[in-house]
Amino acid sequence: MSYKKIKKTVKNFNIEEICNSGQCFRMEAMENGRYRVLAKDRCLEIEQKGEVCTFFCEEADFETFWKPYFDLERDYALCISKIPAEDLYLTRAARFGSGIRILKQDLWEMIVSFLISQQNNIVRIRRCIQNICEKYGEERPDMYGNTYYSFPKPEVLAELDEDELKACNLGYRSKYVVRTARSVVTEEINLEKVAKMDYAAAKEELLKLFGVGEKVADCICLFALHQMQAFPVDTHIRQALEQNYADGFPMEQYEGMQGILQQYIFYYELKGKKEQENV
DNA sequence: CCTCAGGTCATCA
DNA sequence: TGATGACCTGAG
Repeated sequence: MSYKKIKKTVKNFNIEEICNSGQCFRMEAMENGRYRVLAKDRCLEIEQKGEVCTFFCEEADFETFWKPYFDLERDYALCISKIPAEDLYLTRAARFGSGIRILKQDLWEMIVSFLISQQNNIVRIRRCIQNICEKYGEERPDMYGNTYYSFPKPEVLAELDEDELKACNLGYRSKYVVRTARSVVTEEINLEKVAKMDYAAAKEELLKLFGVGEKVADCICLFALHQMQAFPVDTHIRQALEQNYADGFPMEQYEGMQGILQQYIFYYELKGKKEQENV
């Protein structure tokens, strides 16, 4: 398998933080220190040394797929600079996760991933998705000739029995995924149209899917549609806001970047607090 | 044996 | 509109 090394210097990019920020469930650290990313039917390896990242892929793939995927064109430092210094909590959270990027992932993949995410922990979410890919995805060779699996298309999952995905450890979420796959295949919900809608319209459409509620719809809007206004509120975020913003979070101050802040807060609550305890 | 994990749905007032 | 319980599963 031939491949190229594409070197880029990128600020506010930390592949480890991205990997651990809980928005992508098919990214992992390899033994040699590189990271492997599976997205849709693709596979990419990344190596990072300081601000220099090496992407192992074809030039055309990098420009059309991976550059938007990692949101490389956006100035995250500019976003962080809009946080007022008086807001100690947000300043700290943004500093802790300053290498996070909002990934632009595949719409169908995010729908399934966040259907599975509800009342679930990240380790098990990853395993569920890996199980589904291995069972229903297609085999592909990576750059060493080893096999990885693509994310199964809606047509494949729509054929299944409602409880069939319990075999992949989905539990009660199995019927959410299968019924949603059917809605997509019949174009009751047309994903190509959803992808072109604005935030409000896209969210309203996604909420029609069985198993998609407020929080999951916002995750899909943020991580697939790149709607930066989306601010998914889960248990961690709710708790963090209650603790640090008694008068309410000043959402209006951060027009068009709420989703980025949500990720800083989420990642800080998930990883930052533990790190403090260990010190 | 409990409780919890990136919630949502059905049901009832 | 808002509150309440059920729901798969496995790790701690």
